[in-house]
Amino acid sequence: MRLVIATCSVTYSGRLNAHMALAKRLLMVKADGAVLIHSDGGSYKPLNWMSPPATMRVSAPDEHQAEAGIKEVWTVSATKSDDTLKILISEIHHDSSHELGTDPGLVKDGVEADLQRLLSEQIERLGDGHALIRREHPTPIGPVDILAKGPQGTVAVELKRRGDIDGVEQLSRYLELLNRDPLLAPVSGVFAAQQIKPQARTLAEDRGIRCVVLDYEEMKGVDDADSRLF
Amino acid sequence: MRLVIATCSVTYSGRLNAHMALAKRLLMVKADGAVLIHSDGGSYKPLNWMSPPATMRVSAPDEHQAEAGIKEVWTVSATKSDDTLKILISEIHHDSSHELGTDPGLVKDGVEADLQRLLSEQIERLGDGHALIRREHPTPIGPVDILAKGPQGTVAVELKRRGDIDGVEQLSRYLELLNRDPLLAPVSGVFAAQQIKPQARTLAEDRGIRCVVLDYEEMKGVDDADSRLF
DNA sequence: CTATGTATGTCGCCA
DNA sequence: TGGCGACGTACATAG
Repeated sequence: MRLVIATCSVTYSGRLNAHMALAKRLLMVKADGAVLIHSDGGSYKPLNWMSPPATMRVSAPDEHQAEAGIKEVWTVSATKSDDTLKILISEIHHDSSHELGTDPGLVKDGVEADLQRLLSEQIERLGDGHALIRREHPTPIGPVDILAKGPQGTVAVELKRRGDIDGVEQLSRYLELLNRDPLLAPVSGVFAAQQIKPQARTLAEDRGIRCVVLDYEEMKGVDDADSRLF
Repeated sequence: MRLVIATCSVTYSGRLNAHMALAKRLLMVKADGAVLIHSDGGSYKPLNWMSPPATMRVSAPDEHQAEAGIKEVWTVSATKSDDTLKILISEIHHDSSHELGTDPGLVKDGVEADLQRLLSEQIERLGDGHALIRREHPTPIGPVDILAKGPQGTVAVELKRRGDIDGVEQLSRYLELLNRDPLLAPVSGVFAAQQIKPQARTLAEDRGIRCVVLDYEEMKGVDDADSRLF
């Protein structure tokens, strides 16, 4: 990995065009050819970048560029597309390279899996008289998060951390399919999420899908209380 | 901005828990307290990070940590939440700080907003005899990008840079809703994008939605020519 | 400030 | 390889 602090201007041309005026920034060049341009603020997203795999060519400025005080021109090209990043460097303040090796990576402790487990254990949150049939019920177009038996018949549950329209569409597709199965039909839908957006709620209710907002902390609390019994 | 190349292990605790084993990595500390942990591969996303505003506290290792060869412990805490990033440093290979100042920022060109403006001004690209009714026509499930009057009645346009299946789904929902309005009905659909994926085209045409591929550069050229008249 | 839609999204899974 | 869903999504903008 090469780290360069430079005064530079940058132009990106690819899926869109973007330009950055002359300023002092960090240029990070990774082993796989990726280039990241970071300023001293903002979140993890760089101001501009080139995704790997990519190759970088360093060239001298042309006459016009040299007059403008440009010392070096970096042209970064994506291998698989014609995306190009052009970095015009006026001054290099720092330049160092480092051998990092491959990273063992990140181990995550899941969230959605937890929510699904908790709702399975607390299936009565869907309403009185509900019983779990199974989690991850397979269908030809993907697994239904939770299938339950309710007072009025089978219930298919789509579970999200944040419920938006896409989730309602997903559940609608499952419902259409499940209702073709005479052993299951009629199957009604429940859209369960920690937060449901108004538009998603409107669409869901328009299609006869019930919305259930889940309180994760509360469910977690019940779970902890249950655990303490053993 | 401070740049540190260090052999370290990292633990994140917040909306989820995540852990990274001991390895050599780049630690970037920004002026606003943001911390980014990058390896020598991948795209612009760091392996782990803390979003600003945040504060970092450097402390000595406890006895147990010192035995494990840890020299320094960085505890990064988000200001607005209780998210925490804990970095255990075994060895520092490089450490430098740089004053960057505020960045003038990025100017983008060619996003959906630009396309929408250009298509509104060049509405005849939908076909002869089209007239703009309005942009961002509001509906209960969201705004329709462009509403126009065509030779056969009202036309609802969904605009994308890259036309994908979900865009067709979105337009379908709008059409269903708009066609319930007797003042507008019948409303036909046009799916307009710089690039339309084959599956999206198939789905759209199956639903009687017309597909229009837009040449942004060409539209931009016409726009520039128009501008020069004034 | 909240709500909502876009993104050069990126990333991982699975057929 | 391509489609699909999740993401500590981030981010800008409109209400």
